Amino acid sequence: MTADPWGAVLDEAEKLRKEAEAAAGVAHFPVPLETPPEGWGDLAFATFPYAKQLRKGPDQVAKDLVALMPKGMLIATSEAVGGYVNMRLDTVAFSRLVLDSGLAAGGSYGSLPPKKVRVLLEHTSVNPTGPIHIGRARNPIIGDALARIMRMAGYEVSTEYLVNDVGRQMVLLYWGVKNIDPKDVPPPEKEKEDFRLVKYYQKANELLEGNEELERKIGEMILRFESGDIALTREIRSVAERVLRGILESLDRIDVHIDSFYWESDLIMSGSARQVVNRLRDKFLDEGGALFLDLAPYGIKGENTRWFLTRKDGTTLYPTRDIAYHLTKFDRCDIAINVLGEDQKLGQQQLKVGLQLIGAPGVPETLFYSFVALPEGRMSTRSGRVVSLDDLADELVERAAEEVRKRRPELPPERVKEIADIVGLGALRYNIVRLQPEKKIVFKWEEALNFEGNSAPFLQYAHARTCGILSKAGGRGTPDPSALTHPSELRLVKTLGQFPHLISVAAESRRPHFLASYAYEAASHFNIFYRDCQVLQAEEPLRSTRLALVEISRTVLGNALHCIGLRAPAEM
RNA sequence: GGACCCGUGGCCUAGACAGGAUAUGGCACCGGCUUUCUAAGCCGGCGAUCCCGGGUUCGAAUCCCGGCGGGUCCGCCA
Repeated sequence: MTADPWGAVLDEAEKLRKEAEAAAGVAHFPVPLETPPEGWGDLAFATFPYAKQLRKGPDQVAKDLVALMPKGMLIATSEAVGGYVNMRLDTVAFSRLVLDSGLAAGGSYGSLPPKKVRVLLEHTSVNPTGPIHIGRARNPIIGDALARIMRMAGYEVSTEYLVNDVGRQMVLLYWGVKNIDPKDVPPPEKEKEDFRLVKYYQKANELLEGNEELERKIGEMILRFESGDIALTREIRSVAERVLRGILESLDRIDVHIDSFYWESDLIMSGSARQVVNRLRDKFLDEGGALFLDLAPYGIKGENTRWFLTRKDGTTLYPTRDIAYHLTKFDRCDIAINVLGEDQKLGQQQLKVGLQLIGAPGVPETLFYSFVALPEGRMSTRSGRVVSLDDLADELVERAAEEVRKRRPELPPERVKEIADIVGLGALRYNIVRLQPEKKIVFKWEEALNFEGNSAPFLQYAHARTCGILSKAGGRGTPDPSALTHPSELRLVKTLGQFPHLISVAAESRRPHFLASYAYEAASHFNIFYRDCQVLQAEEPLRSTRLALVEISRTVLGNALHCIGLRAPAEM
């Protein structure tokens, strides 16, 4: 038994290949193991790379290697086909391994052993000036999924939100809240602090247009604030807190919970930003009091490669505070990961240079995502051209409720609401987490509201089906792996056996969308099994064996859904 | 001017980092499947110059070079 059946298969395949290579007197080639097309076996590798060295045709090499390849515990046979070695699993041995592993692990199947590696994962960190919109919502959705996946892979993960309560945008918001008459701002779209306060921010931006006196006033406040005026900092921070509360409510609704918050203003008040300046001062150039470094020698290119640490008045700039912030991270973790919009790429490069110059113990890993735009262009809080996370969530839940009512007219309204929440909010997350982060998304309502095919409800429905069978099943006997012979059940066994391996791959590569693809495949294979293989009416020992497969399917689908941030309903 | 990312059927998308067998799915469209564990399902059909042009290679969606198109960035903002 093992925590990772597919990993065991891969290890054995490598071992058998090496043994065949050694027997043939061939140097090892790291030809990747691949999955051959359906019907050609379970694992394969190409022999073209060997052909040249051996001065033989690839097909002959494949035949030679096959002839010399021993039989394994899990891999029963291999055959040479047109320059490939195709290996086939011993289906009974592999089914036994998957059943044993899955049943022994129970609900924790897929969880890998603890690694004793602390990960500090910074995500979201949106400016608290207004409601979070779907352009930025990609950040918590990807970040939280990565946190969940890495936890399942055995890492000690803590998530953190850097609250940018410093800077012009915050001062402007504060000024607006303090000075604009409530009668002069339009009513908020929702009764939430973030929606209420953003109106003052937008109005303040509007008033600032061409208003030099206000411009000057704001400038003064920024200076006071950033020079460490504690009273002002507290006031601004309290406004930021009010907006943040609204943002966190939105995040809570989609099951994103952040472990800790770091307030940027603390870096000023504690003097840690100042210390960064002192430690870097002699490496930087001074221009009228402003410290800067030319980053051109560090491989950074562009119109202007000068990177400023301080203003000429001596106040620190954001990158300086970010260095200070990251220094605190390495006291608290072994791996720091930042999930950021692609607009932060240069900034992160600069940050890494800064951290190296100051002798930091490490640099953060970065996971960048492209923005979600509307068909009419980029979203902007300042202009109000946004679709808020809350709007999208409301719409999806409402649509999901219609669907549930249509399909399950007998359900009481409370139950409809519960399922609609699970489905609608799941759709929100799935539509983002399933895509490669680096691809930009143009948000379209008709696509977001689709509940069929490759969609959240598809995955959740498969899970609900497993629960439906299990709730009707009663007990079961001991499973017998040799009872499993139908191609659809063998395919399901293989997919279920790959789950722990997928957790590992998605965690190590920091690619949450791998797990979304896997979850879809697992759901799809379960649905095919469901069509082809009757469970409850089957004869023993097939019934008990299939029932065990359904149990493991429920765990795999439930855990896979959990990892990408979707809830797994028992009925829909 | 420069840097980074993206470009796959009408639309969306996997595969690209580790080059390999007839390029993965979904939406839409057409046609089928429910006396049997929930049809948000399943099966079949239609549909692709993998942006373009060179190069490397036995072999390129994948690697390299050059274009084109889109996104992002190059502030004593954050």
